[in-house]
Order: sequence, then C-alpha cells, then structure tokens
Amino acid sequence: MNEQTEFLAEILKALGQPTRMKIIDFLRNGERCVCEIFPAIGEEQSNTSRHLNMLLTSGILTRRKDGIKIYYAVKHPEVFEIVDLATLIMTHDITGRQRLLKVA
Amino acid sequence: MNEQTEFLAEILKALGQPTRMKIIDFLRNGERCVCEIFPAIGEEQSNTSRHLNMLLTSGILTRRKDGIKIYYAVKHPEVFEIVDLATLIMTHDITGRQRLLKVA
DNA sequence: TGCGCATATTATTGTATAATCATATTATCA
DNA sequence: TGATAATATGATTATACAATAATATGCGCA
Repeated sequence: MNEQTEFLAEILKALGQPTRMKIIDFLRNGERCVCEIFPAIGEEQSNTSRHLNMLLTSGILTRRKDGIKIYYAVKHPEVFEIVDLATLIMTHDITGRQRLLKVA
Repeated sequence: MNEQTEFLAEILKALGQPTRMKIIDFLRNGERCVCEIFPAIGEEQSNTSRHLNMLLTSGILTRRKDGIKIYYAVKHPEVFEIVDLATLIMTHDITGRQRLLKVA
C-alpha cells in the first residue's frame, strides 16, 4: 500500500496543475499535436512541451509521431471522469469557500 | 474557465501528495480525530496537522471540535471516487510503466 | 544539401512545498 | 489553579516545481 500510495499521488499530482489541466481539457476531443496545443492553452511551446512530457511519463498521455509532428492524447478515459468529479466538488463547495464562480 | 481551472487544479493537487493520500484513505470509514490519524498514517503530529489544514482549506475536509479533540472528515464522497478512479488508471497502466505492484 | 518548421532540452531563476523541531494555544480535570 | 493532553503554529532547511530564454535536434522538402 505504500508503494501504491506514491503512484496514486503521482497521478493526481500530475493532474493538479493549471497548465496541465488546460492541456487535459483541450484533449477532450482527442489527439492533438503540440503545435495545436500550446497556442490553444496560451502557454509557451517550451513550457507546454515540459508539461506534456510530465503527463506522458506519469502515464496520463500517449504520444504518436507523424512526420514532423507529435500527437498527444489522453490515455485513460478515467482521467476525464476525475476532472469532472473535481468540478462537481468545486461547484458543491462554492458557498463553503466563498468563492466567486462565473458559471458557464 | 481560467479561474475555474485554478480551483480545479487546487483540488486535485491537494489530493496528489502521499501523506494526504494516506489521510484520505484513513478517513474512508468516517470522521477521525488528529490523535487517531497521525499514528495511523505514521507521520508526525505536526506534519499531519499541516496537511489536515491544507485539505481543510482546499475544501476537501470538514472539521469538528469536541472538547479537547478535533475531528476531521472527508466532505465530498466524490473524493473517494476520484481516488478509486486513479487506482484504476494505475492498475491499467502497470505494464506501460513497467512498475512492480504488489497487488492487494 | 541545406533551409525551415516542429519539438525537445539545457540552464537559470524565483517560488512553493514538505518535513522537522521547538514552542504556543486551548481545553479538561484533579 | 496547575498539570497534562490534543492540536496548531513559527522558524528553518532541503528539495521540487514552474516559467523563461536560448539553443539543440530531427524531419521533410525544395
């Protein structure tokens, strides 16, 4: 259970960062290349590349090479479920945290 | 969506840390006081207190005072679902990451 | 071959985090 | 009231992380 706890935490930690959350969110509609990702999320190419690599090595993403481009995709659909559950928690908890939320 | 992304990440980040994962896991069976929690997870009282406070302020836990003791509990059942989904991802991904897992 | 696009990497800097020890606070009860 | 238990906090240190700028690598095509 100890070794497992580390891995578990690693997965959730990988998701728990704004830039990476934006990446995950952008990949909801499937595979995208880096050249599409970094403009979409408004981060530098270099920074985006780092976070993509981080998500790859923590087992969240897959990577596919096609000529000059590299395509990333979310590997497990459960990732989106996790994000959705976290969104639920957030909305449930709004009053408790007295935080303003521009509801979509 | 930007403000929201920050909050979302904050929630998942709160869960993505080994000590805090152990706390969450120990609280699966309900409310527990600090004096039960820190021996159970094998961390120092001081450190445990810090992480409990962190989980409280990120909206994951509730806190109840009873005399000299303070009881913490997981606020949203979705938290456990998230942990379970992450566990799923982990087990699915074992081969991909070539990591040994002592299966429970 | 050599240019240009797409991606990755290195080095650097500032900031955040986790753990620990020591101490402070608060509540109970003899 | 004074001692003791339970919890929180301050100060410190070591480590990890995120962002940026600059540069390197690799691929395709003229």
